[in-house]
Amino acid sequence: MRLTREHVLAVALDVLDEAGLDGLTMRRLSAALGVENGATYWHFRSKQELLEHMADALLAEVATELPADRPWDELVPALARGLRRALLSRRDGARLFSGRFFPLPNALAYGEALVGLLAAAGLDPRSAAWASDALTYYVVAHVTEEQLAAALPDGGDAARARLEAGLDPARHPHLVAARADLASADPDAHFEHGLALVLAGIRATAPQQPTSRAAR
Amino acid sequence: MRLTREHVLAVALDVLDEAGLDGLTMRRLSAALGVENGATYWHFRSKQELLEHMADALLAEVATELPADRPWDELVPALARGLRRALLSRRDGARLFSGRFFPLPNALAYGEALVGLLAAAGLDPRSAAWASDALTYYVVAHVTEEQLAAALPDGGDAARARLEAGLDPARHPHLVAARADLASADPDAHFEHGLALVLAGIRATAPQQPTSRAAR
DNA sequence: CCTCCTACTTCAACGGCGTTGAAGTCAAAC
DNA sequence: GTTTGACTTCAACGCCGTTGAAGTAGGAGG
Repeated sequence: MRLTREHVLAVALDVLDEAGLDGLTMRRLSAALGVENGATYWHFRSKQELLEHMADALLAEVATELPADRPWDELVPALARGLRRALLSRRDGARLFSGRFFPLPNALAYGEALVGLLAAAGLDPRSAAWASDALTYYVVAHVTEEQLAAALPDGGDAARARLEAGLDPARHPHLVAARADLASADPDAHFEHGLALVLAGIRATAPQQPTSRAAR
Repeated sequence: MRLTREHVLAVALDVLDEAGLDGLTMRRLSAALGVENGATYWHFRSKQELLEHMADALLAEVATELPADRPWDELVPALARGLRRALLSRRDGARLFSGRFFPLPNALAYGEALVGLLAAAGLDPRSAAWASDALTYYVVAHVTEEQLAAALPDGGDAARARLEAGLDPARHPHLVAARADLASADPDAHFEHGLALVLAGIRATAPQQPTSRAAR
């Protein structure tokens, strides 16, 4: 059976789950497809292009699963949570995004939805675009860290021990006081805390308008 | 002359500037050191370890150059700007950090300073740690994007054209309206906007306390 | 002065990587 | 039936991170 671009993409995402981003090589992907190495290159000009389309595939439903007719400060966090869910859906999903620029359909739909919501909140185009950036940065960076922690060997014991060894109570009193929350055991709460923080920041820079009840 | 760990580190940072993170290979570093490939491995067990120490080296003076006796909501943005400056000081400096965990001295000093300032602002240890994360995420992600844009071929013309081609005024009205600010020509203003946003968010989650004049 | 030991370096190799291009195959279109 | 273009194979290029055995040199101890 001949390959399809879609089939290659789907198998690539499965290989990502099995092998992680570092283990995803063109040869391994080709092997999973039951095909010689070169064949994959007929469907994707380069690994870079493949990765971009994989990233976009992750975003497939993020922008479309939003309820309607709710205030922006309910929909914006819903969109952020949807993005987090999408990134978490595959191993190393967040790292697929960092430092990558791909104006592909789903990524554009996500951006459009977010900037649109912020515009509806009364932000001018520039503020909406930049607030959208800040929020997206936060989500991607948080999930990157989250998945990094999840991928550590030993369940992270070695990394935790290394941190403890580096901490000096005399020089790092505050880090020591907060060390239980640095390597957080509750990623959901951690995420929500930062999300609320960024939202409060957006609210503070939005025009005064009588915000919905969700505002504090 | 024999190599020193410090000398290897210094030359590695120079190679980073010349070749970028992707072009920084152990062989190229060894060549720049005037030494065979294996010698470098005597000083750093692995490339991973080298990269961690390079990242920490970038942070050398971030936490120490803070003025004293100023309100937290002046010092926190100063620290964030210092981090940005440090990351910008070397090509791909921000990418050196993404998805890397290294409890080395300068990184710890930075974290301690930031969490300490937030604790002084009245945040409990958990909130301080998590707010610190959110702020650091923002700075690193922003500079990552900033350096990504700076490294594009054509000065980014091709990428801009690709974005324009992907944008459909009918489906992406808000992105089209904001497209001049998406690929921002003024990274400083862009950074400051997001920084103010995150700060406002921190202020909103901090206890009421009579904030300093800098608070709006 | 000589020996020895440790710190440091060389050298050669391993297996794997992304990418390329020429040559082959095979199904649909004419 | 032949042609054509989509698709695949195959072999190779020049890189990469890492390893380990063998060499060298320079200072410490005799």
